[in-house]
Amino acid sequence: MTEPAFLVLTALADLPRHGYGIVAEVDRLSGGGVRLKVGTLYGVLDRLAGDGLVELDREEAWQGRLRRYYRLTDAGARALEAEAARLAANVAGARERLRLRHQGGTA
Amino acid sequence: MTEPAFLVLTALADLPRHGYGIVAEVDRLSGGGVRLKVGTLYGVLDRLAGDGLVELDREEAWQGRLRRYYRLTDAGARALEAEAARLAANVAGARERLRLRHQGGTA
DNA sequence: ACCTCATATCTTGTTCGCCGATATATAGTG
DNA sequence: CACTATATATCGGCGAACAAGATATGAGGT
Repeated sequence: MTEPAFLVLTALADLPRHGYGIVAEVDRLSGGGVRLKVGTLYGVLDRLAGDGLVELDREEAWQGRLRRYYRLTDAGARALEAEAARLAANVAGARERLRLRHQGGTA
Repeated sequence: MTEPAFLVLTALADLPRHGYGIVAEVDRLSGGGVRLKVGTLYGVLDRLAGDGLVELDREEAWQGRLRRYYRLTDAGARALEAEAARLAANVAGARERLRLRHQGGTA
């Protein structure tokens, strides 16, 4: 799973959001570090929908503009958990080795 | 930073290794889940060397074959730590939101 | 009234990095 | 002597991210 896909799933984990809302949410939860581009978003969204990890929740008309809300599926939640576990293992591995470096490397 | 780059830095964190050794190490520390391809490795290695995150440690002749050992630089260690912190934040964010979903989503 | 801006979805072209395959070289094994 | 394993390196294809722009509408300023 790519990082943008991971962040989109995360943004949808608590409640359904529409495209612009997802972008804003990713911006927020990364502390402004990751600016998801709209060109990236819709490609990711299509792929995730194709894999059944997200699905269309509802469409709302709000001030004349259509808002298309997406929702995380149960499969999406499971995929997000699995990916989180994988990343956590990578992080733990890296930190473990960095500790070994400080012991043996600079000695 | 891409995931292969992260894994290469991790594999080099404790001690210098040569190309094949890096592949084998990534294989090991991912539990066999990630098979780093040689075609990927050298591209990643060149990029990391260009960024000053790894450097050539030494060249050894071993049973007639040349072994080129790479070493993590201090900048590389710092970059690996920073990336680990970033990933850890992503993981924490995802898990936090998944918890919120279990509270409000399926209720 | 009109023009611009913010919101919002979607498309298109370019770039970048991963992957699979291939090339080269040597030592050990059948 | 051919085949396999170790080892480094390159090339073409492909998929994904990115930047930018097209489209549409309501709000706000002049």
